[in-house]
Amino acid sequence: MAEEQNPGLPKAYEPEQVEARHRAAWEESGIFTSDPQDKAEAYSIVIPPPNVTGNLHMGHALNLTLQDILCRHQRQLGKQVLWVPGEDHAGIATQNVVERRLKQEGLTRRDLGREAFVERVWRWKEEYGDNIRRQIKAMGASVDWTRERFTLDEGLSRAVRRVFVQLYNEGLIYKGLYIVNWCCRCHTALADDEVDYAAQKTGLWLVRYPLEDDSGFLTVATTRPETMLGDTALAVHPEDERYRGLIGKKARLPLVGRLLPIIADTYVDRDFGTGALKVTPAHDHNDWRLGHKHQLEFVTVIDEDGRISEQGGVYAGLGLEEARAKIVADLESLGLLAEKRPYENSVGRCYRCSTLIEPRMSVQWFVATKTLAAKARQAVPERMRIFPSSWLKTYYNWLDNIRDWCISRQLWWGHRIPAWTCAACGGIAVLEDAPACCPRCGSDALTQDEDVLDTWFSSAIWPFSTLGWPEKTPELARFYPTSVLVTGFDILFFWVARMMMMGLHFMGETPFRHCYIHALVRDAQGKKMSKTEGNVIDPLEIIGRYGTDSLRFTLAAFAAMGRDIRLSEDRIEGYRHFMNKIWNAARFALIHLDSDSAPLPADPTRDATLALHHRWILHRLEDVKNLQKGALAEYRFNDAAAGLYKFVWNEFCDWFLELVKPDLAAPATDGKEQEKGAAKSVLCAVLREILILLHPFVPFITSEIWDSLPGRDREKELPLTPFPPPREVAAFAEDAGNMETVREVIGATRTMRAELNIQPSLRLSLLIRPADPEAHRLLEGQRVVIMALARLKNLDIDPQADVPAAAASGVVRGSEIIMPLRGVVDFAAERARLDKELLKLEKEYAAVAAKVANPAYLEKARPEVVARDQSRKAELEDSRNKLNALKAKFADWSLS
RNA sequence: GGGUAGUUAGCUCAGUUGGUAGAGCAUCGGCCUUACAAGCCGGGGGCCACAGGUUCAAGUCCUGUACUACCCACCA
Repeated sequence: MAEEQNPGLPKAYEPEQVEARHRAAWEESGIFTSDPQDKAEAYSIVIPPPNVTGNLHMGHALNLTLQDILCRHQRQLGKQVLWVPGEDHAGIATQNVVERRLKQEGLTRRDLGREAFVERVWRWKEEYGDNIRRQIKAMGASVDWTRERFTLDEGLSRAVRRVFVQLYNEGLIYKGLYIVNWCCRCHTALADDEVDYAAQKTGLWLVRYPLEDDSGFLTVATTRPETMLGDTALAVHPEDERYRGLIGKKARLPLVGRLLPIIADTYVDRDFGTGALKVTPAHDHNDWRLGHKHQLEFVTVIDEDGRISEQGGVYAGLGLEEARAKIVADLESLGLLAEKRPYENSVGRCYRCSTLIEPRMSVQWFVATKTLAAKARQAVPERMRIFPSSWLKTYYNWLDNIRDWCISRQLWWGHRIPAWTCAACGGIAVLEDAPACCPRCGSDALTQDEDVLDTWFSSAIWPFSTLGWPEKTPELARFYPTSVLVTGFDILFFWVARMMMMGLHFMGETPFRHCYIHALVRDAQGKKMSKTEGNVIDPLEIIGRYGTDSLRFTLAAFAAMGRDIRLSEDRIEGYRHFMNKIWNAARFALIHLDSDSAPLPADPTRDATLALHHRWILHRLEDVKNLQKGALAEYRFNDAAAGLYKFVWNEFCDWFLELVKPDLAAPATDGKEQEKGAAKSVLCAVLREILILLHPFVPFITSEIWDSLPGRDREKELPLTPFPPPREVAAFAEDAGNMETVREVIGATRTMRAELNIQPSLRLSLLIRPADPEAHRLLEGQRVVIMALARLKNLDIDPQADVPAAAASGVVRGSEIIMPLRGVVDFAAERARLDKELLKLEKEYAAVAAKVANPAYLEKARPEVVARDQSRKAELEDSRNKLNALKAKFADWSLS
């Protein structure tokens, strides 16, 4: 009968077509296009731009889901929301992809030349850049595509040049010599994070350096004997007794003959090797620092191809391995090699070609970070709050120890540094636009710097450049600072701290009010997902199998602050079941909802036709609404998700839908008419609000159901429907408690049946001896409900009724539940059940009784706690006594 | 070496001012009860890592220990 009225929703939720349909609808309607002229409070997020070469991974999926939940929720709260999408040009990664393709054609980027190569990368970007865009759409992200940006687009490139020039003019960008991680194959400096370190068995050589006065040797330990050609000092610890006399003296560098000062520095570890070390400032990061500190010479002995340079005398031109072998052999023949020990240390390799990294000095561009970092530090937490706050320390720590930022990269794909050198006068011109001639001498012999900027340079200005800076756009005025940045902790340093520095410097305000740092998505074993591990769970594959909403809800439910997410497919499957549950609950509701049912009055407490279970669900609904608002305001996504899950499944579906069935099934006659109408009104109102609450988490399925609601209840598309206003239901609090009692009574009978193996299809009689007149009234009023849900044929509620001996029994809040089972009851089973029940009661009673008997407790505990425990004790005592009496009666009978 | 987090049911994880431990999956028993078997009903399963301390009361606060994970630095 009901099936015939089915409005046509299929029996199981099928995400595929549903998602496609709503994605298309959202795109066409432009409902996520933001309006800067709108007067409503602004809420804005700029997307952490994914790499154009990238493929959506679980990290993105989580990142996008959380941002989308926030944006959709804020839209419901009436804010004018702007979510800016975009992509990052990702210098090295992208250049690499294209270089690999060239290689297949037997070409290198040098064969093409700079211009043609960059052109080629652009072509590639146009062709494949849409990939990531499609994937962002697949996640259901409600971004404003009309404001999409790319870090290398014209506007952002202009912003980058403006920033560079201004910082240069302010003296905050400078050009200088620096020791960098140099890849001898790629011929570029690599950032620290672009170097992969791995342990490798090298060796530790102990080399004797003859003292200048021929009074002996100073023996040092080194893992890299070949760099000794560039030594310019030896160092010992200032408090090392063994070497105290040598400090300030000189030693001769074997094979080269240069005199080296012996310096003292606490950096030296007395316990390592011989406690003395050689200092090669041009080829080691630490020695570089020592070199500056002690004003040593810098001698470069390794060239950019990784060979010994001219400075290396007879070793010039040798590869590093050959050089090492020859130098070791020469030392040995001179008797200057004291020892060679086996040793393992970590060596750096280029993250893309695995070539050994050579620390080398080269000319690079830098941002002086000291003053910028101080401001970025000071703005937190007053002007920018970090969630969870446990990251505060890390943030401070990094800014306190910051070094100048090397921003030049020897690549071709990226923002070319806007600096021109004049061949005629040697001057450097740093300008936003290419000058026609040298501003100093007028010569036209200008050449632009070959380097491009670190990708993070453009990322650092992303929050304001995307809003139109340096133009004074309405977007910039309206949406900066942005409301929140949502990102993973892995780029707290590279990105968040740098955005803070740039935002404060150029806009005078932090780039965002909040920074929410979410977890890393790991595999079920807790390992980081990586292609080489082969443990990657592909979001698109998951979406194909379980639907986007299932994935989104899973991620949100897992997103507890400060904890990594171990994603397992079981879990996603579990939440797919939830989607199906929502779907079917809606199907059920829609069968019964029609446009002629009356809407729920604005103040339901004035509606006398509402039954207990109606008032109960409305009361609970308000709880959930409050929970959701509170949780999302504090980025407790998992709390909001768990609250919704429990409410929808365990209360709305498991209880409320079952409770309204009798209402709805009632024939449309006289007295019953009203109840049926009330049930429909409540059902519709609750379903409608559930859809709104769920929508930020699971936008597709909720939109689909929404479109099937009676028209009156959906004046707007779901994404634009406001968060339901609060309903005044404080008066229903008592009803909610009473409903609990009814649920417990029903639960007790179900347990009895199940444990005594009574067929569910068997309709039973039940006797209830209520605890007091109040309970009597309550249960009598819920007669229909109890009979339906406990599957009864008779229900006798009578405090004076005799207890039949052949019965199963239990006690709920003082009311005795008796199930007469003549001829059906299993003595042993019932006796065991009663004993188990009594044991439980006894245990709890003992605990509470002991507590309440403690004078210290009575004196010091909060009065409401004491009162609660005392009434609990009384209740347990009462239950225990009644159950004992019932058991005695049962035992009498069964023995006879 | 410095720092951060974690240790709760077989597994993966919640647990917001301290007040008698929760979910999903798995498991066991019973059900096609007309929205849903991707379901319904019921059950079992936890010295909340260990040792101290504060408190009337500790999964929750403090100290220490062990193990695990991650971050930063370093590895001559």
